[in-house]
Amino acid sequence: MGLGRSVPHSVDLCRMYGLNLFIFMGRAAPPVLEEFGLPDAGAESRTYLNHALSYDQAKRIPRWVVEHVSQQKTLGSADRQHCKFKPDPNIPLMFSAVNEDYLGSGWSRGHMAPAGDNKFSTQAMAETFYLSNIVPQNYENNAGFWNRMEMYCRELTKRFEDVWIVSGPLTLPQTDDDGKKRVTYQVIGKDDVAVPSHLYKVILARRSKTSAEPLVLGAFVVPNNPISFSHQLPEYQVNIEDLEKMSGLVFFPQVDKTKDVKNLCDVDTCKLIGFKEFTLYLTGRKVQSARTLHRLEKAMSELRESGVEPDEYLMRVYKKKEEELAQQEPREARERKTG
DNA sequence: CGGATACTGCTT
DNA sequence: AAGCAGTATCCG
Repeated sequence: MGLGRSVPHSVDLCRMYGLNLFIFMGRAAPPVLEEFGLPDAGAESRTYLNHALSYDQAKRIPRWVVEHVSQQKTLGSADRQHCKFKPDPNIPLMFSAVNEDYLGSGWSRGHMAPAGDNKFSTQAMAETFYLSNIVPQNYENNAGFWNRMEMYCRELTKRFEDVWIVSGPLTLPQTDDDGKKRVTYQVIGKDDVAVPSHLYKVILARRSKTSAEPLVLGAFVVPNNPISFSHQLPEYQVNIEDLEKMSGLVFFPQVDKTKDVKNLCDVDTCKLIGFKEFTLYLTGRKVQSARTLHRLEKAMSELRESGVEPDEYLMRVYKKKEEELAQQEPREARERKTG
């Protein structure tokens, strides 16, 4: 009787008032609002061997990149010299940055999930070179302060079995001369890749799987500029809530940050390696990679000019490399003559 | 460790 | 001639 006529009638009412309820013959059907689909910003998150990220298709940079680091993962023979920056094959090319956007732009390609956290796996390291994991970063910041922050995170794995790190870019408001606040940022390349004003890192550390000790958390916001050795890491620490307001993200949502957590810089050092240590480390890397006696001696003379005294370890690798090259270079000279 | 650039040799 | 991959060299 009435049912047969009343159902189409209520459907008409739903349409008339734009209601999102559409029930017919007991089955849900798509409302007309979504008849042609909702706008699609791409995958909410993407997962790789040792990191996951959310990609901003408008800015051509990630919103956030999360990784898990343990001491084991930082050990191994994966080598960044055999890696190449390239567009992420999983992201449509029309929304992807390409190398040409960065080259000659005045900005370096800065990893969010670092290559050095993935020494355990050639594939995991190679995936960190996808441009979905890269933002335009100041050269000196990348090679200096940010690099030392990444070293500190790896050092944390000596004292904490598990470390989770979220890294990403920020485009923060600045107050202009007229007193008004604006968000402005440079864009580079034909794809208009956004240059962030700041970078953030959120570090969550767990002593061990069985430990009753609370989790340890620290959040840091660093300007995308050169930062000298006179600045210390705690200068850049922020409340996690403040960073969440800046970024629009909730970090580690399963953690009750008001109760279950201690401040990283209270529990651990939050101390980056200093100028002497850093210079010794870089010299050690250069000595080990030297291919000629000339480069070897140059690395050592640069160290001397910096005023840093070589330590025992550096002298040992230097002597070893010197013997190796002294053995090899005369032989090559002979081969050039006879060949 | 973090990066860039130049050169070679091969293919299209 | 232009483009690509791999190698070599360089800097902080």
